[in-house]
Amino acid sequence: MNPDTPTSSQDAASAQAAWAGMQAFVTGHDRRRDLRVELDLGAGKAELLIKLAQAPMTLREIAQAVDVDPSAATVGVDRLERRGLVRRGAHPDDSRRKLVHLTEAGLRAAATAERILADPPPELAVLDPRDLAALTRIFATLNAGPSSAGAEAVAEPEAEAEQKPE
Amino acid sequence: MNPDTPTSSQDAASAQAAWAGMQAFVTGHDRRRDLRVELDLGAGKAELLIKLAQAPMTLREIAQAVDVDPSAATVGVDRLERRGLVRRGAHPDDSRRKLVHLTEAGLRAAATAERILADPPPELAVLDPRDLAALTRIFATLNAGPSSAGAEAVAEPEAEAEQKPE
DNA sequence: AACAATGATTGTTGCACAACAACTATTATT
DNA sequence: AATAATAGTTGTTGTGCAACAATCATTGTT
Repeated sequence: MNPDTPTSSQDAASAQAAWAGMQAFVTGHDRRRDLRVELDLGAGKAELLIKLAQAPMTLREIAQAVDVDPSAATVGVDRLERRGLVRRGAHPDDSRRKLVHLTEAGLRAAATAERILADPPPELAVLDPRDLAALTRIFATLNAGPSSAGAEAVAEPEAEAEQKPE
Repeated sequence: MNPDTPTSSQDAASAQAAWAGMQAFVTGHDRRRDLRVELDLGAGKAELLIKLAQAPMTLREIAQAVDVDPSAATVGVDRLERRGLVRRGAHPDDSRRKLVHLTEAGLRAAATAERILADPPPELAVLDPRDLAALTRIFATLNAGPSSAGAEAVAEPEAEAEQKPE
């Protein structure tokens, strides 16, 4: 065996250590409390608003995006509508479908959610610039893979303890 | 200005990119679904079992760890007890206090939860070993800081939608 | 035109979860 | 000994959330 090539068990141990480290770091800087405090929204709803800021979605698309029964999507959108954050509109091509748009308040809430989620922990700001560059490059590689769904965060389907993606 | 030293705005942008990348990666490999499917537990309860596997905790300690009212901790422990995962025992020094221990089933559940959470995404296993080593080193640094609560994941206080970290 | 499928909604049922107030038992303090 | 504080629990109130079945309106298929 090539002595310069680590064994697969060494790879596995390194992968596990790296995963544990990044999980602890990201989980340790969870932003759900901030989302709750500033927006009175859970992560799931906040991420949905961010998604809707990009383009309106149908109820089916929303149900699929957050992986719930369509009736749950209907009720969830009802709650956002009562908050004045979204509105339902007609679909241009198909009268069965509705399109969910953000309101002005919803756009502002989505921008706040993005700001909260995008704000890096202070530890990153004081990291050695070479390490920071390495992180950025490595995660760009990891997120570009086909098994990675894409750079944007996905809304959680659960209500935890477990209930809400809130 | 020292041309070898990036400006603080460059630092901020790099920190933000790094943060977005790692958040997307960790969030994109969320293990809550697996925890739900295999253990019928949310992340919060699963992490509590992992914590209890290390040492029993009082109700107050549990309430503080998950940042809820003591009555909510009581009810949460009730639910775990009904599942046969924990039991309450007497405190050796103070009869006001109860100690929550894991049962055999609870220990097995905690081990399963740890296995689920510790399993790295396949993308990490095929990463360049130097990148993997860099990630491990950088996160060890990030997690060692005083602002970092420690390497182990912290149970989330919400029940999201938001309800349960499940 | 008739029938099948789709999209959204309503109603039902069930469950999880939280804070607050009040309570009892126990320990700490005076 | 009397009082204050702590620990855990119970009851109450409120909210969020989900799946399922059934329904109606609309579009797609035959």
